[in-house]
Amino acid sequence: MHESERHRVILSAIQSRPVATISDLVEMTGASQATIRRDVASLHLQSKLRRVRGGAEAVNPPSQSGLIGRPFSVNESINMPMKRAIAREAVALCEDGEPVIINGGTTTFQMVHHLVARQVPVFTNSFPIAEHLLHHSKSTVTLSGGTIYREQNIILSPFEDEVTSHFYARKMFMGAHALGPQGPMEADPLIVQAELKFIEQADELVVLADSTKFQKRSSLILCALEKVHTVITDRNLRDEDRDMLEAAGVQLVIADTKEETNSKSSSVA
Amino acid sequence: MHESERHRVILSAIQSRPVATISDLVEMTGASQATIRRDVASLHLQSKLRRVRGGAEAVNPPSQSGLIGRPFSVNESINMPMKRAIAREAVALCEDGEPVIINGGTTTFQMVHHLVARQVPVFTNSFPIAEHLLHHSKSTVTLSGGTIYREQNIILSPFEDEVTSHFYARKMFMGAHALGPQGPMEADPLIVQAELKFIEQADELVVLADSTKFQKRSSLILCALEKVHTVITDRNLRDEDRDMLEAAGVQLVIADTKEETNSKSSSVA
DNA sequence: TCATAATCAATCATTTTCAATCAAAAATAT
DNA sequence: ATATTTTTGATTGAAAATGATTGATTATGA
Repeated sequence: MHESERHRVILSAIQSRPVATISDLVEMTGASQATIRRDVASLHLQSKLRRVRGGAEAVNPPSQSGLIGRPFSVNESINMPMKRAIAREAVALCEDGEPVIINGGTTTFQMVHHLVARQVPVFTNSFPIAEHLLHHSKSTVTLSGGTIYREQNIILSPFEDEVTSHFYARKMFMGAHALGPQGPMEADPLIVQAELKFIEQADELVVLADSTKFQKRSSLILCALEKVHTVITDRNLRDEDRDMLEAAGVQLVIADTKEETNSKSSSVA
Repeated sequence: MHESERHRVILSAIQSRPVATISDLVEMTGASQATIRRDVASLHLQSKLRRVRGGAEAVNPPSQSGLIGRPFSVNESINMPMKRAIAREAVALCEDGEPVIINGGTTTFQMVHHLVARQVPVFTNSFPIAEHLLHHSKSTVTLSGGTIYREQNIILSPFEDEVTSHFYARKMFMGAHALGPQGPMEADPLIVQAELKFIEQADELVVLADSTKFQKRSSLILCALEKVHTVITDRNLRDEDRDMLEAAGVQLVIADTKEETNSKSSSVA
């Protein structure tokens, strides 16, 4: 990866998180620590970012750009490393040039950090995802039409959307509020409406769900568990939940928070 | 392969990837490294691309110019006060709570500054307008679906958009590249396609065009001048152009660059 | 406080990229 | 057809970037 490209990735990374560590950036760019340090120092001199111990942060105070754009509240920051690891595995499933559908959500948003280093056409109903990719990548971004719901940060329309129905992708990525034997579940009817529109447009449904989602339950079942092609979760997955996925013939990918070896995915079905 | 042909290949290559290395271009063109370096240096001097270590990238790399959100190049900045004044008059035509359609463009973008203080539901195909309103206002924002065209900063789709066709507004605001007796004209077919989709969804077509637009001409006529309900321009409007608008039964609003009183509009027809 | 771990800065060897030069090839003009 | 100009390709040494290593500095926890 070349210098200008790394700089793009770095500037992208610090947009949506408090600080990006050197290790994070090393992982995203594939460059060495020394190079990343030089890059950060260089960008610091250009006032493109602020250099702090441990990594880099955005130069503008976080209170600036308001609530939208850096979506969702700060209490999520505990699960963030986990979500990021899961998102990393999700992007690892993408192939350059092959379009994907990404449903809006806190976990799927984390995919953008790894997508900026790639060339993957994205179709999404998430305004923050589109915004980030538009600013920090060169990928083609396609949006579904409709009204922007500020709280959920997604674009929704009561009408059939010809743009959506003409878009095809091999893979669709979505989060889930809960994941049980009945399938992925959501708490918000708006989210369900958005996801149902997308599911038909892709061959493989990939669900990003950290292990805590297996304990939760919600009132709205999105679809049968068998419809899910792949689930990406973390090491804390209980054996019984693993069995449940296996019984439903769901591919399983375990994301590791720390390691960066590429072969830590294990298929179960 | 000849020089001009190589240049085309090079310029094309940097559109579809973050950065094209010298080796990439050597492989594509079959020319030698030295030649490619000369080509890149030449194109760099013409500002057709940006030369970076290792290769070349597009002049407007996503993170660099930040052109998205602050749309369009700087040469427009001379007319900015004028455009702002015209945009102010446009927003003055809006009524709180009554939805409007705003087509993307440099002039219409200026409307956002006055819209943030209002409560006007907005339907637009402009990503920057949606972005700004989402961040700085509480208004409802609805987007048309489609792919985001970075250069024009608009969202476009080849398909009929149910979201668009279900949206109604009393007023639609649009810019124009030129304005003559034949009607508003555009230079970019993409803009025409976008505007035609919107025109049918509103009762009154409001065109924002500073007085210089009356001298220009373009190849693509958008619609008949009689279809235009209102034109907002500036004090430098020539009498003959005023007569032309009057003959077509177009309402005329003159924006003043300095004043801020709300009642300096004069209807002519 | 001390010990341990993490982060940083500096150095050096290696690799990659650049620029300058010159000869060959192609195009153009005489 | 010959000469002249322009363009191209290869070679070379210089410059820059990178990655690994080392030791110093700073943070963290016992």
